Amino acid sequence: MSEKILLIDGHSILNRAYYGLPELTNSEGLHTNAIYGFLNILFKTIEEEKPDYLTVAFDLHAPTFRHQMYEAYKGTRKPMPQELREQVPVMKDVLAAMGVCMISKEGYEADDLLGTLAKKSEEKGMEVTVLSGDRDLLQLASSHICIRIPKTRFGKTTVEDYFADDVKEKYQLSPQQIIELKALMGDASDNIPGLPGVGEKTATKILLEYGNVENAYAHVEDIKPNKAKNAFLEHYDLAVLSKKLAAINIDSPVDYDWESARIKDFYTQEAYDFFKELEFKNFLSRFEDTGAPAEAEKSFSTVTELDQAEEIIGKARQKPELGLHILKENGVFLGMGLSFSDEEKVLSYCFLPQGFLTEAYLLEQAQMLCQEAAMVSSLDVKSMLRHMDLENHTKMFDAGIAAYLLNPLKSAYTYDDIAKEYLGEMLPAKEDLLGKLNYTKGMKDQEEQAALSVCYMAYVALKSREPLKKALEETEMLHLFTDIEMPLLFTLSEMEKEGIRVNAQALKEYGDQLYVRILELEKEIYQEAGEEFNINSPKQLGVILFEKLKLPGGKKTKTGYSTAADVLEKLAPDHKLVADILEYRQLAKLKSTYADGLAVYIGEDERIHSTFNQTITATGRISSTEPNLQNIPIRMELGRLIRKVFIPRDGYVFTDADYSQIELRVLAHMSGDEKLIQAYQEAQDIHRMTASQVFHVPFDEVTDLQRRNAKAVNFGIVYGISSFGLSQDLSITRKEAAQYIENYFETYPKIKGFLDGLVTEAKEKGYVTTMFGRRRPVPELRSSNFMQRSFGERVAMNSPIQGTAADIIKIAMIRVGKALKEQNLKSRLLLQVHDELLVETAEDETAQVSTILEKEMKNAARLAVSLEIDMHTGSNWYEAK
DNA sequence: CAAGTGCGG
DNA sequence: CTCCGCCGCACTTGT
Repeated sequence: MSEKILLIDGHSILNRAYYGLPELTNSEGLHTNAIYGFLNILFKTIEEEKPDYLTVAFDLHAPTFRHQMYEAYKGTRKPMPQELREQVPVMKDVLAAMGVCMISKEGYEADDLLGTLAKKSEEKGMEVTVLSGDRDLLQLASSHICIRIPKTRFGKTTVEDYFADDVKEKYQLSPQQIIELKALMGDASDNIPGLPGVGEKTATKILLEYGNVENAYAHVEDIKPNKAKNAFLEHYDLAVLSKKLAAINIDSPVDYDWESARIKDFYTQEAYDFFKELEFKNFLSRFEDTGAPAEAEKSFSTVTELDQAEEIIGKARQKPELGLHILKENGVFLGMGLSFSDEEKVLSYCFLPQGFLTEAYLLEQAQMLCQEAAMVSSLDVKSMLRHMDLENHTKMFDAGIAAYLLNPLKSAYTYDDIAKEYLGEMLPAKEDLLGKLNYTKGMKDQEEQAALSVCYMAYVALKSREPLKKALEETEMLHLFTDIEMPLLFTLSEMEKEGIRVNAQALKEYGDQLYVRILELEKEIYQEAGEEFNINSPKQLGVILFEKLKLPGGKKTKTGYSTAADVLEKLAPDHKLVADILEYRQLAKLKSTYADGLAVYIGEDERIHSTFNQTITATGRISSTEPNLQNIPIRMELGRLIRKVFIPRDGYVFTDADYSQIELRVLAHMSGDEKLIQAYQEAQDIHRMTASQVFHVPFDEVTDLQRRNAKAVNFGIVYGISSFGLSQDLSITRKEAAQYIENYFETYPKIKGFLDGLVTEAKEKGYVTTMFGRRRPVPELRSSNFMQRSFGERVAMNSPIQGTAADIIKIAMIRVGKALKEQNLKSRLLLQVHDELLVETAEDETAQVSTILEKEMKNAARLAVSLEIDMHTGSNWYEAK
């Protein structure tokens, strides 16, 4: 059997992969989608073809012989987007690390090198496969040379194979005639001219009749479509030139040694390191023994018998350090993972609640282990605390939070991700083990796999602690982790367990009242519109408003008309229908999300227990889910009324304290701008003060409009201002907005320098930091896309401010929680809403609670300006604001 | 599952 | 000139 060679058109395949795959970056922000796609196609082709030799050809930047023939020739020198260009050198490095033979030659394109090698290999009796995204290469096809063209459609890659016969079948032309075809019809991407008015159809017809360009010209008078005939007469020289440009040089002067192209083992240590850096998880699993760091022997077992469990837990009690995971899904306990080191081995167990091995027993043992061990690591300590009471904060290590601090942009911190990143181990993810099954179903149908997954969680928690801690030290975030995030976790856990009392009866009545009005509005709307339709469907609504009734508004979204409130508000004064729709929307929102939405979360204890997530946001804020209690209405009175259903337990009141403009105060401090600092020291009303200074009017003569504008500018500055955004906000021209901003920066001269400095820092380091060292990477700043880059700039300006404010209130929460306990108060922290804390306060403790809130919130950080709070008490959340 | 919309800071 | 201000979560429709 003859030997096989695989030849690859490097740039062409990279291009295909780049445009065929969604954007992909590693944690450093390096784009990797083209490299990923290239390797995917490479591996797939090699598996299918099993070639003996492999060579990848690349173009060089230097002009080629074609440029000398024809000035306007573009060839492959099309401009490449930055996101693709940065991947080319990395791709070459990766291939070099894999020991892949690469070739390029000044003055020649990759096509020419491929053509030359293809023909020479064919002469040596080899079977040749040429992989390219470019159909030009079809001219090389023969009975031994196959051109493979990968096509990406709907995310799936299919490959078309062309031997000479296939070319003929598809194009009715011989491979040779593909050159003629291109000469006649031209090629816009290479800037090869071709004949005007001659497309693929006509060109093919002419070639079928006359064979080639020269012969066609010899019979030019017979050429059928008159347009083509004239084009021939006028531009024959062009067609001849194009033919020369289109023809691949199959006799390029290359030094090539087939032996150096023989395929060796790709999976070298070097390649492994590259794949790891690029975070190509799928490919890493191709490395078997090579490269992977030596791993301690590990054993995983499932435990279902009580005596067995007692023995293992007894052994675990002797160990200084444990990995632990408690698996609950939908409130049902499914198992417990436990991991520890034992004589050079790592033992991991999954305990399943069966027979005598009960949930109660296992949770009790878990609590005991946590109290006794010197160190317990878990991927999610807070979820574990739901089932036990623990005091000592210092010996717990939350690997999920550590991983979050190290890269807050990830959407999840799963055991396989952490293992890959911090242990260099490729573990099967939950999805690999259970597919789409959840753990509840997995434990039923795939118990072994599900149990293994639980073992891995405990295992990774145990083993990743050291590397995570080291990474936190290196990034100077250990303090943030140890002194803020870890203690906060306990505070948040207590808040979740505490929950907040809700008057279900009142909530139901509120919803019923809304519904009465909703039905009224619905009727009126149908009448005004002249037909019934689904008001909740933006699509149907758009048709009614902008097509049937022909209201001005036009298109805005990619799918059709925008019916968003800011659009409808402009129409509402003139059209009762639109005004009614806006009211309907408002009520429907309140009913579905709040009245009905909250009701389902009220527990047996009359309380709602939200979940506070600590590892979600890019900036360091916490988020609240199931339900979200951080977006309860307040701005509109009707919505605000909902707060009356949030009530304290009997004998208690609510104390609510919120920071006054914490972000602007953080800005004043971080920028060090004396004028802004001074403004805060002098004035109670910072927006009026800003207006006075920006618009050069005395403080007492500031108009309401001026104050409102100044307020918008203050907000804008914090958000990473742009004249466009501000102009939208204030309904003014961009020019005016730009003027406001300029005035602002003149008034507070250090602000601009500070914000610019943040962007510069982000560009240099790749991330920005808060006052407490929290990091946020800003990979968008490397993008060649203007919008992406601008986004990166705004993020660089906003994140340190929002993040520092988040750090401060976290500190306050920890201290408030601690003070309540130390003073043996019954009062408890219930909610945090970004700059606000809500405390359920025993009636006889109101004075102490106020003192604690005031003291701990104001002193949470020492800034150049004071931190001020507004505080209220009330018998429900409405009255406490 | 994405898109549109709207609630909060 | 680019035409977006930042950070979230939940509900509804429609493919």
